[in-house]
Amino acid sequence: MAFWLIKSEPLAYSWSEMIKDRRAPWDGVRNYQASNNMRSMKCGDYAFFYHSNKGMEIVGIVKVVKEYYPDHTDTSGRFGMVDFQKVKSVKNPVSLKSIKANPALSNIALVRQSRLSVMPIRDREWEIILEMADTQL
DNA sequence: GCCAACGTTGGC
DNA sequence: GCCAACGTTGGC
Repeated sequence: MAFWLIKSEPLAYSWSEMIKDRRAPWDGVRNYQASNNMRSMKCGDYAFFYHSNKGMEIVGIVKVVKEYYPDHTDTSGRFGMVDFQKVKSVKNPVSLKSIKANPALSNIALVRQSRLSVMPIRDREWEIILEMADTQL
């Protein structure tokens, strides 16, 4: 099983909307690296749900429930998407600030590649962040 | 609101 | 195939 992190601007699609919808297709990604990361996702993989711009913190956990398929909102046919299902809110949201302050997380893509919206998370990083979030899967 | 980082586009 | 111009993301 693999772990990921997905970003969403709360003004565009917030965690509270994700909770309400329970399940959401992750359309609208128009970046090859992000799209390729989604292509690698398997059903059952987990992802942190991160609020970019406003909030700048990990607020929840989702899991992949449908693997990569074409993004119908992309008329060029180049990009795909997966479907996520809400798993749970984290007990303590983990801020970008606290992630940056943790030396064990200094290689995380969230820090190194700030514009990437879908990224892999290493097993160890996943565990550390879960601990910071005071949350268990 | 600014700007750094980075991706894309299009002229040559 | 290079690179200037331009657009977008997202932290600050």
